[in-house]
Amino acid sequence: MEAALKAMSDPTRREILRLVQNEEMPAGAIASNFPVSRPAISQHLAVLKTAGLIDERRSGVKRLYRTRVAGMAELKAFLEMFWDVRLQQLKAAVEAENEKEETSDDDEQN
Amino acid sequence: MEAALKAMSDPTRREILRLVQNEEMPAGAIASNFPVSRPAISQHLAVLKTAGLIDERRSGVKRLYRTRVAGMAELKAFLEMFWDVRLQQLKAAVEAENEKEETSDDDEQN
DNA sequence: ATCTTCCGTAAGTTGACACTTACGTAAGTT
DNA sequence: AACTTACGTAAGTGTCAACTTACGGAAGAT
Repeated sequence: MEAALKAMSDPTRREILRLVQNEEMPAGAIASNFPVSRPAISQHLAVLKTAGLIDERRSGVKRLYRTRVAGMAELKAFLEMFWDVRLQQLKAAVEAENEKEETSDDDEQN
Repeated sequence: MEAALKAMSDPTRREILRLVQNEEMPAGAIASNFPVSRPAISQHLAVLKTAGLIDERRSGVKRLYRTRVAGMAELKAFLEMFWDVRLQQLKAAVEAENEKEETSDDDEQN
């Protein structure tokens, strides 16, 4: 997850993700969309793959890449949780208040 | 936006964001939650502030920090747009198909 | 078997970044 | 005015990450 967020923080990798979001693309075709060298893109692809954000499939001499939907979903879920922490903490604060006020209560179900 | 994503990619800064999400906290109190030095946290706070993810308010000798809701909302919106690109591109592809097939059509309303 | 295509990996360089220890400064205290 | 508190900023260091060129290796074509 850490890896996924770091991968997303690079603009080139974000652009790669958008490129391969709908269709499988060979590494060379991906690289041709960028001003940097082909090996540089190859390294970016490795980072994205390690982060679980893309899938790699070999077809003959080519290697086809495509966004890994599950990985994106996991990242999205993580961020949703992150945004929601505010609500969770508010809830926890309220519960703490209740415990302080009603000290005689002995129900411990959350 | 670029800055916000990069800021979020650091675990210490994410933890800071969670700390100040509900309540204003002075820099020192924030720093006391981490194993690194106080200046290090101060620098993280500067990064977060530049990224528009936190607000700073001076109260006497203290500086109070708190998550900037608008900044988080912008980041969230950006990511929502990012996830949705797939749908947008599919739509664009379909429209391109239509244009190729029905070349005699002259309605240009989207 | 050789050649070409398509691509990853190795090695080295440069710049960014997280961290440290000084130091500076502004606001309250005595 | 001197002192303390609560910080940010400067300067220096080590590490990591993005990039380059050079090389290697596997799959298909001749």
